[in-house]
Amino acid sequence: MKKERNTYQKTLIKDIVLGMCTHPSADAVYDKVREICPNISKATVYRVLSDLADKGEVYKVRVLDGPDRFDTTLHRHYHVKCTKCGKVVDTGFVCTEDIDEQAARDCDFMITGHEIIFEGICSVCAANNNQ
Amino acid sequence: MKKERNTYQKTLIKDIVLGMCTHPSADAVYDKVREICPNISKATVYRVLSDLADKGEVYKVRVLDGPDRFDTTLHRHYHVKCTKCGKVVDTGFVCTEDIDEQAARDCDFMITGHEIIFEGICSVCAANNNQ
DNA sequence: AACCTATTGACAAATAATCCTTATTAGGAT
DNA sequence: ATCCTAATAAGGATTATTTGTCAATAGGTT
Repeated sequence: MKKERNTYQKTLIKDIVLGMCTHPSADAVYDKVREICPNISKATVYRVLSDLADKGEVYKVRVLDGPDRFDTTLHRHYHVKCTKCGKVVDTGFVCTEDIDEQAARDCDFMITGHEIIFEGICSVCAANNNQ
Repeated sequence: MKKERNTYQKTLIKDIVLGMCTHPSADAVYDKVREICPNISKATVYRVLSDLADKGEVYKVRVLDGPDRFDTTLHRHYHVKCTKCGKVVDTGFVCTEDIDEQAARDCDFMITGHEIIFEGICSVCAANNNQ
């Protein structure tokens, strides 16, 4: 039986990702972590983030284009991604219908879930649309 | 003035992708094309598929994990992906509500669209679930 | 303090997609 | 039919993201 260890790196990565509210990518977390622990390995950051997601302490947000993001809001919600700058933010959209059940009709799958990703232009990019 | 040329490679790739009904990835199309034209470049396949998608002759299906797929069904519809084998098939799900409008509330984005990807287990993988 | 082994760091490799350079070629003009 | 040239293709290199390998390190238990 494996006994998990509390390492300096794990604690550091966890503290940092929970302190970021920008839906950072693993690479963004890596950059931030390196400010404190410069010789940490990128693989460690990916591994620890993945473990945190498996344990449900952070939520891995998969977006259509670009790297996965990490979210510290754990309740079910959906995201918009700016197609210009790549910024990801939460939406207030709540899915009222049981769309999984609807999708399962006429379809030879046992549907286990879904992801909805909205796309748009954020206000910053909309203001700079002349560039 | 740009004049598009009808090359052997373009015609071949287009014919092959339109003849596949399995939502192939660019790489799967590449493999199939190479059976006929063995020394075609992967870059050519990616470029031609991308051009076809831009022209609206095929539809690029972005899935959450793994490579983009290409679909020859052009009307708006959604997909399920098998989380075991990666197979992508169409669903009959129709989005009746204006979810873009709902998501735009309380959110500083101009929302331009969305993607919904269902996930599940296909019947083949369900039958082999002992492995 | 010694020991066991989970975890790390360093780097290689897998994956997906695109870019660059050079040679070739389609299609219009002569 | 031949020529011209911008468009295109081949082939390899490159980028970006993520995962795998393995010797070295360090948590935590005894």
